[in-house]
Amino acid sequence: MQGTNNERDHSMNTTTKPESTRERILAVAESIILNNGFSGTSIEDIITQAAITKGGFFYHFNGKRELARALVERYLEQDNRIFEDLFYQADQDSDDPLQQLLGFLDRFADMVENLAETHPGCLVAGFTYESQQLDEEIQELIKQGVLVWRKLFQIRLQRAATQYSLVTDLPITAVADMFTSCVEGGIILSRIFKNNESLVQQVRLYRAFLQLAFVSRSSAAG
Amino acid sequence: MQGTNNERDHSMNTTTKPESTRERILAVAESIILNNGFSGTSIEDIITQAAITKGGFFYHFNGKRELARALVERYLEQDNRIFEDLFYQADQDSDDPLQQLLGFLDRFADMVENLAETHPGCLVAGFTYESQQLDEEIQELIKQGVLVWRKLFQIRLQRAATQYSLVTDLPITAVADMFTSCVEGGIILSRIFKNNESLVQQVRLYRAFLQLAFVSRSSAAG
DNA sequence: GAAAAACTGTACCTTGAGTACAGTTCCACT
DNA sequence: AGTGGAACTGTACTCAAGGTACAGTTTTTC
Repeated sequence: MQGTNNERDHSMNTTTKPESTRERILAVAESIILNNGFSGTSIEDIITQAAITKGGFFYHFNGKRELARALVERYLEQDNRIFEDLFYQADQDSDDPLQQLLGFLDRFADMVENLAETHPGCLVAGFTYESQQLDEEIQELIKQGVLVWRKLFQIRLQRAATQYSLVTDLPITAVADMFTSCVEGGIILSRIFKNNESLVQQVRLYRAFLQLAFVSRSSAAG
Repeated sequence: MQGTNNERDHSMNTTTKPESTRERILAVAESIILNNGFSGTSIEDIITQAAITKGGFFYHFNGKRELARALVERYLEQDNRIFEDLFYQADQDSDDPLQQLLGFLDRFADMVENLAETHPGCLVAGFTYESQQLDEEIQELIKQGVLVWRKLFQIRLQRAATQYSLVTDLPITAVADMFTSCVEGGIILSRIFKNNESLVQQVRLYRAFLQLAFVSRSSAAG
């Protein structure tokens, strides 16, 4: 499973506070790239905002390609950490698998609603619209990342389907992907309208859909 | 309303076949930009594929900015034409406003399903992830474009709501936006998985949601 | 206190994006 | 049957950015 990298160390250690520069570069780069696109972001932009020199940048990354790869990895790890955390919280509230899903979505929507600024955007979506600029390896990373999100939901949807009837002919993987879809779509709307409301609403609409689509076995009708 | 520019002429005439070069530039540019991003697409790329010289390009567009603006306008016009056409077709089948909506979604999903290649992507979404590279005017164009899509659905959802009960507390504008959201999200998934299935499924899931959310007035329960 | 890591600073090369404009061809109109 | 304008071509210039190279400096670690 992704998202658990505590025991692993890619040339880093958590005893002191290493990587602060590398991490700062990544954070700054992600922020700029989400607003300007990958090609629209120059290394110059990044090192200026990260308060580092070009030499320093190339000490950490062997060029823009490697930066992109590191950004995707970091993004997916952070994302999975958030999802696992929210699911962990939701699991405390109820033993019902459907309620756990709904609880997760409630927390996720609340989290977005309480953001001080507009949601920064999703690196995966941004890179998808510049896929030709990135190498195969990164596209594969992104694909695997989205499949992890699918699996995260698929497992829980299947669990819910043991207790409730799912009234749709569409595959459960599509229902799982609908979370990603609503979030990506909601982010785009939120960025266009410059507030988080749209994203929050789309997540809550997905929640509403699940609530409607899962009916108790007794009242199930094909 | 958008999409009707037949009577107007920005220095062009439909008697001969003018603008073929301009149109070719726009078509080629859109195609490249959807894969490489706006910043990732050079004028050189465009003129090479459009079989024109740099001078020829600058004869038609006063630079990359103006190209971007023309692309968004063209994209929104094309899109609205398709939507209006599909809604017109769906309106022939039924007088029930909900069935008309569902019919539209069926046709839209079928249309995507029958595409020979993966859906090319949405310019609006692509530009949203490079918004800082574009001027305010284009961002406003995009916003207005999305609002047109919203209105297109909002009107029909409200019409349906007169005959059925809509079982959600969320605003009808959000339910209208959910179409855009599902399509944008679906496109991203389809691009990542390199097939149209995901987009088709997301549109059909939106259809399923509407079908579940609109219940006949007799069986309505707060 | 020596060595390795984590940088800074500078200088340079190359590509290509974007701009500008002068010149050329094509065609419509009279 | 030639003039005027639209639709280009060709060329040339500028400047930013990506990337390279490397020598020197500071900071950390053993």
